[in-house]
Amino acid sequence: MAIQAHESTERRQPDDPRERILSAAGCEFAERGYDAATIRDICAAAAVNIAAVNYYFGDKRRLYIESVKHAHESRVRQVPLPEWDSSVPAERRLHDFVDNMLERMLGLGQPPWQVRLMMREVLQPTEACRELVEDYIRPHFAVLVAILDDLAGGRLTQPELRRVALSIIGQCFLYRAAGDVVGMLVPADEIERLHTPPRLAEHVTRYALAALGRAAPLTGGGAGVSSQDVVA
Amino acid sequence: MAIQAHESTERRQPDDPRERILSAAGCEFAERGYDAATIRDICAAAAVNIAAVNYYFGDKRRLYIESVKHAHESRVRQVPLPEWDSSVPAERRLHDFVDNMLERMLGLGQPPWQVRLMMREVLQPTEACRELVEDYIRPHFAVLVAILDDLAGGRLTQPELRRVALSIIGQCFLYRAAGDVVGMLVPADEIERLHTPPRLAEHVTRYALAALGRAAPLTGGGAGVSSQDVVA
DNA sequence: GTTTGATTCAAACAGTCGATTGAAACAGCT
DNA sequence: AGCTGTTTCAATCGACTGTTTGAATCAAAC
Repeated sequence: MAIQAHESTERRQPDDPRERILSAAGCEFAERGYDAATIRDICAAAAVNIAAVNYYFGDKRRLYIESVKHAHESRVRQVPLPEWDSSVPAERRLHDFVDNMLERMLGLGQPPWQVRLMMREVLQPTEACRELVEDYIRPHFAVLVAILDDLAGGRLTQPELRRVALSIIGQCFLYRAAGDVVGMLVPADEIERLHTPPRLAEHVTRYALAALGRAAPLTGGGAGVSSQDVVA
Repeated sequence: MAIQAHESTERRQPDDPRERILSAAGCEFAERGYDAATIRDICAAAAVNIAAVNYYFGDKRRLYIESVKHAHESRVRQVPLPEWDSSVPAERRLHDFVDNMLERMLGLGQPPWQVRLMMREVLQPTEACRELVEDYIRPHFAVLVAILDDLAGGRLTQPELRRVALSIIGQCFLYRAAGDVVGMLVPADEIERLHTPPRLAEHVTRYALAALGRAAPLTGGGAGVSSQDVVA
């Protein structure tokens, strides 16, 4: 099982100016969005002259598109799709998948800029989005759908599986996209104790397994919501 | 049961210049975000001179905060919290709540600017967010938690209920916040048939009821995922 | 050393933006 | 009508932005 090998540091400064600009731009766009990120800031961070953007990329828009492309391509390269030994039960696979997704979205302080930039693009799609979907998102989606198909024992149609998959993704996505609001809604001590990737993964997985009849309902008929049994 | 009385038109042009600016600003901010929305465009749309923003609001930032405040206050005024007769089963209440949330987020062409602006604020919180949460979001959240508490028969703790509520909200939220990407992932005919508010409400509700042991699992033990039985 | 294309640079450009200003116009009151 | 506060206006300001420009510098090849 290959999961989340090693996250590269936020932004190593490449030698090549073009790469340096891409990296700096990725960070700025991830942090501030397209409109608020400025060429001057990007060039300062990349230690290049402002004309370099025109020279290497043509214009700001092109630079943005290339940054998004660079982000998902490097993610695909560095972080392969999760794979499991054939003996690993589907329950476990689902848990791992969800855990991995939550770690990526919420993990350790702050996700790398590539992930943050992709999230922005998902929320406000540009022409860069289609390729991001095909190159990065769809393969992950297919893995999740396959796991759910196993869990459902072939009893759900593809459309049904896709909707269940989207339900799972939606649950994880909320904490990332609206995390500040969640933080205002829920008591702080509860955020600290229960809103960590592992704990949320537990909940999201258990919710799914219960809904699919692969675990007892959340309300009982077993050890309760916090039980580790289903994934042990 | 009071649900979604009548949605006001997108933007009636008020008489009072201050109201006209607020309304125009709300639309612009909702459509383009804070950075890309300009005072000049707002003033043109409101048929006022550009100095009016300084006169009535002080600066752009203040105008934004007031727009968000105006949005949630008018929503609270116009669209009261859902209420049900005490004889209405919790299953039905949950379905209605989810349906209502999805209609608001995805409904008929395009939600009113107030909803769109609030969504933006949720995704990129400013100092306006806390009041939005307290005035608008929290009351709705409390309704949902209460419904879930009924469904769970008092067997889940408050933290557990809140997590289930967030799971439901996350599912609805995804279609709004990342609808374009969902549209790229899922076949077009499936989007058309199954990704309407009523159909999605059905799915989200059924998923929750199954997870809570208040309906058969999605995989069977009854009529299947598309059944209307649980809400009939 | 010369040539050629690539790369980098400082300065400049044109446009846009939020904010300001002093005056004009308006509205209400005496 | 005069006074006073409110509202609106056109012009302007200063800062910022993406983009361009012509020249200087660099690097590789001969």
